Amino acid sequence: MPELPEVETVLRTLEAQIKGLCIEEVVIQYAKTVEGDAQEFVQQLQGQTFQEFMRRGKYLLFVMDSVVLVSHLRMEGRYRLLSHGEKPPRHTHVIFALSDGRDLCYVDSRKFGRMYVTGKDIDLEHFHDLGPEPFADSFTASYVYAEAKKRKTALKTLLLDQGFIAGIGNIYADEILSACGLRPGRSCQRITHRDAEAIVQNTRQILSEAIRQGGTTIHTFSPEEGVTGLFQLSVMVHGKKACGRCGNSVHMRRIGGRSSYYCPVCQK
DNA sequence: ACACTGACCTGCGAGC
DNA sequence: TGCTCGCAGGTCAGTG
Repeated sequence: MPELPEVETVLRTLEAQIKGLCIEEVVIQYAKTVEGDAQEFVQQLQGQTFQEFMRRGKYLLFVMDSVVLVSHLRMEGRYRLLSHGEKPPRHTHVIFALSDGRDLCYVDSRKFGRMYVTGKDIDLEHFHDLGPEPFADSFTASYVYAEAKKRKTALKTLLLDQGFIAGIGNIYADEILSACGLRPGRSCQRITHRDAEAIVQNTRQILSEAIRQGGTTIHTFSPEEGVTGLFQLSVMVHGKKACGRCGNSVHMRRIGGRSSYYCPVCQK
């Protein structure tokens, strides 16, 4: 379940590994992974060099010479770099043969991830109608308060809305609300200025700590790539039986179609 | 216009 | 042991 910290970790890992390398060949093994025309995708990428590595929300953006390769990992997507002659792992859907002889494989057991090629003139601000980045200046308490007051949904649903804030997924939404002492099912309408301030501060604190620790999910990265995802040790409520703060039992209920974990003692 | 639901997929674990 | 079933969740299209 790659969320912002996992995507950021993937990006930094890949940047250190493949920046400046050229794509010599592209092989698509599962057509639906690539949006649009497969032939065109291949033609646009062959001969292009990885120049810059960017992220917007949960989207990876690989800036090449004359195009941008956009990739979304959805739930299980990951990249693996194979040394020359190594066999691609199971569920490999796209292979990029690189100029140093290695293969960059896109691996996705659930086939949910998507990628496409676009021009370099992309508008990052309005990219996929995403809201502000959590670390952007525009993500303020007054923004959170005003957006919450517009809606009739639960706070959890607000945090998961990529148009409100980009990059938060199910795990971090639960963790942020736990840190704020707010129940995921609490109505957006009941938000206070103090709550909004807590959401901004805890969102930034939790995401930056997760990035520092290399993300949460172990599935996304394999140990041989040197990235293990230590943030899973810092999880307080999501998927837990006992609250990491007070030790009382964690409750689970579905909010907006997603499993939501919270501590009824710590969260009001 | 907003809010909710189901589809997309496969692996895994629970229960029989 | 081996089967079925439900769940996992990011995004978007479709529905109310």
